[in-house]
Amino acid sequence: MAKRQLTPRALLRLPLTFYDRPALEVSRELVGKCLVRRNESHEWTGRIVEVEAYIGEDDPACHAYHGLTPRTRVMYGPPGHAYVYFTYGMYFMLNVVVHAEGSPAAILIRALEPVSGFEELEDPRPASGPGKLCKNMQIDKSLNGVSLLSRQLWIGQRPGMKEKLEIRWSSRIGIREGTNRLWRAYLFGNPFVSRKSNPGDPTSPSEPDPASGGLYQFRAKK
DNA sequence: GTGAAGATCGCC
DNA sequence: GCGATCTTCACG
Repeated sequence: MAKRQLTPRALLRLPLTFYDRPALEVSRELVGKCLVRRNESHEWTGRIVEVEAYIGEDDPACHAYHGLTPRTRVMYGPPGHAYVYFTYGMYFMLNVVVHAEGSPAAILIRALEPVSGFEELEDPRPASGPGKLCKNMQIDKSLNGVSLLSRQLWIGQRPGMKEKLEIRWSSRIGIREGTNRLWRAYLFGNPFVSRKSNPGDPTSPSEPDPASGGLYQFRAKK
């Protein structure tokens, strides 16, 4: 008998309650879960190995830093939905909206370890990088605001999986402000993580940076 | 209406 | 290290 494969069929979809929690808590637990994207003709599955949290109106790197705008409307909405935006004139970015409605917070999916659906691509790391994975999984703005309990885009886990993962935290990549907050979580040593931590980062900690704003709550506005 | 920046990526 | 490429938003 062929060895058992990790197919979407073997995954249980994460419930809404998974997303309805503080962002760093969800970030930590998203690592290791599987993202599934399905359209009319294809299905892709990848294991999440790298994410970044963008939290609240006092996080200078978060799009909600300037408050509610047409673009950030989804971030202010209920958890468990996709926030997809366009940047640099050519790339889409996929985020997961988390925490309570009215508390803008999103988690950027930065890298996946391919599980299935990427076989025809030549790129050995077709989902390492937030822009790249959206391009290769045909994720664009038409998915902005869709529920992550839908069948075209969802996140699941294998039942009974309780493996211990070595997750480390670093500052977020590609931002100019808010670099003091260690809100990037990644699977240590995994070759599909998009890139090494920034030089000059604090030594990779095993916990998110408590001094940067509190582990599980929003920082008070000043 | 206009200008500047941007949660990137691949090539020089 | 740099340019591509165009949406979004702040500002006037």
